[in-house]
Amino acid sequence: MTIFEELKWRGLIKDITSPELEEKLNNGGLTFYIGTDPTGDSLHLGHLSSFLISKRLKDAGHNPILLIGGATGRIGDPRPTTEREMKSIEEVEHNIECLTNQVKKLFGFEVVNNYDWTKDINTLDFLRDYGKYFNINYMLDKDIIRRRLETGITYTEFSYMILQALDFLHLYETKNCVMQVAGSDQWGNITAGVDLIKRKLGKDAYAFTMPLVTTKDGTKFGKSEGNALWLDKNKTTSYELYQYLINVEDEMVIDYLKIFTFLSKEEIESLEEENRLHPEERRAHKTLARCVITFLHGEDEATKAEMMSKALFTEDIKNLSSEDILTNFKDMDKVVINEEVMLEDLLVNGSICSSKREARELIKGNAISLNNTKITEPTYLVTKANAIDNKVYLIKKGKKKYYLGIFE
RNA sequence: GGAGGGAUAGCGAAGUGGUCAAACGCGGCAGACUGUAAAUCUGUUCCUUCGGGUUCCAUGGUUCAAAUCCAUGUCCCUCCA
Repeated sequence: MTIFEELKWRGLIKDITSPELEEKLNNGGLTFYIGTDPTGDSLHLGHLSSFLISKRLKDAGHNPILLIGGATGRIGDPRPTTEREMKSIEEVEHNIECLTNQVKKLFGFEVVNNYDWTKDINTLDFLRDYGKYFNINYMLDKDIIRRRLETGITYTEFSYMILQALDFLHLYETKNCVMQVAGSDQWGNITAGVDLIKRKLGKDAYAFTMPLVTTKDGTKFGKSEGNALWLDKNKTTSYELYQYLINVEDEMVIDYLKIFTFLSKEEIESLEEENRLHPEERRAHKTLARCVITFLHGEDEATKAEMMSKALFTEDIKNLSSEDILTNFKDMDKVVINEEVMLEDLLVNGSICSSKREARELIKGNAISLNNTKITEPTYLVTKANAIDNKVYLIKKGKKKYYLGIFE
């Protein structure tokens, strides 16, 4: 299988700028870039797929550059719905530093910051050297801009695509970077860059996008309870990541294996077969979770997450000692208990529930258990004597969420 | 610059003086069923010391009573110039 065929098979190619790209990709030796704006202090699962593509391309003999948008992050890439809130300069700078370290560590790519070549362009130069290449009609025709015309868009965000085009041009000129890879939502910005290079230099540049990774109902993949799953294990523990991945819909798990792992076609097809015959075994899910966590945080973390999950969901917690719990589950959300409290208060104090009303509702609705025993009385007294080794409570909310209550 | 329309819970959207803590749909959470999956069904979705308290863009006002009426402001949309 050629690299192009492989990417295609994995479902990683949505649009390409020109058909010649296939041959160029298969020949190797291209310098290409992938960009991200410093909107957070860590990448999240939503970023991972396009970074893994870059890794795949690197392994196929291409040369990746990661661009961090120190400049574009100060402006804000237009979203389809509303204007972004501008980030403070301090926050942008902090995020750049974090992301740079993270990417170097995880992927080993060369990292550049577009602030470096953008900061000294003054307004007049910008308008003369770049603005003149952008017809307003062309810009208005971009899908993302068109979608914003109803709700409004500021000049600042409207200009974003020019900055991104300028990046591509700059990297083309200084690093012979001839290709850009990104998620499909970047198509407009990317083609703006390709067109700028064509008009200004008369040269051809290339790009392809990958489809947005979604869940079965079409929402963005990689969010749990509305929060992103971060690639920084201090922000999202391996256990949380494991739980997210092991709970992925059956219908999607094979797609995700293709996108998020380096397993071969044969290996994935065999998992697909297994998943079809014995879905309850969830071999595919377990493999997905193990591969992703191993790639991000190493094998030890993956094993730890597996063990925690196994202990909580398939074994009897009562057999565990407080030491077992404290060492194995140390990544779990903790609630410190100072003195005997009523269960409803404990849930509120520990931010397990947002209000007492909610706490009562859950307790009465059979949703709360302490050390695997359902408690249905909101005023149940949580005592030291009933804790495991007089120390620890394993608090379970719903079917999947666990918290550690620790007596101090 | 002119003329109209609009802003309601996470989102969409009803409500146009009291019966409104605010219909309905989506989303969220929980229960049942299961395989920690999906689908389905059920309950729930501002806070509470369960007396009540605080909500319908903001600030003032009218009224016994305001999401609902009036004034001003802010933001958005449509049309005209």
